[in-house]
Amino acid sequence: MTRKLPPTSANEDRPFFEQVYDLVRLIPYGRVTSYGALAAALGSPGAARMVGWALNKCHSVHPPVPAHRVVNRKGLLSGKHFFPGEGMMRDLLVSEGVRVEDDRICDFADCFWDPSTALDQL
DNA sequence: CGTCTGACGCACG
DNA sequence: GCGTGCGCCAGAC
Repeated sequence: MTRKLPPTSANEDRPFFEQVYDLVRLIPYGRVTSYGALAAALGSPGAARMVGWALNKCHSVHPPVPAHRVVNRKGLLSGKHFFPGEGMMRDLLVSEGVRVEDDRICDFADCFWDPSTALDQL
C-alpha cells in the first residue's frame, strides 16, 4: 500500500484524527466528554490539542461528528465559537437534555462519558 | 528546515 | 480560585 508509516509512529492502522472521529461518534446521546479524555483513550494523554485540531476539520468529515458533545476538562464549551451558529453548540446540548449555563455544562461530572469504555466498540 | 499557532491540560506561585 | 508558563502533536507559513 501507499502507506509509509514511520517506525517511530505508534499509530494504529488508522490516523489519529480518524480515531478521534470514530470515538466522538460513539458518545451517547445526552452525554459529553473532554478532549483530554479522548486523547488519553487513544493512548496520547498529552494530545488533547490534537483532538481539538481534528474536530476543527470535522466539518469536512463524513459521517458528521457530534463535536458539540466534546468540551474541555472544565466543562466549558470552548468550541462553541467555531460552530456555524452562535450558541448552536449550547442549543444542541440543551436539546439533548444536558444542562448548560453560561456556556458551561452543569453537573459536568454527572453527564461526563468516559470514552475508554467504548474502546471495545472502536 | 525553523517558527508559530491551536476547540487542551497540568504544574507552579 | 486565578493567572502564567510549559508540554503535547500536527499542520501552516
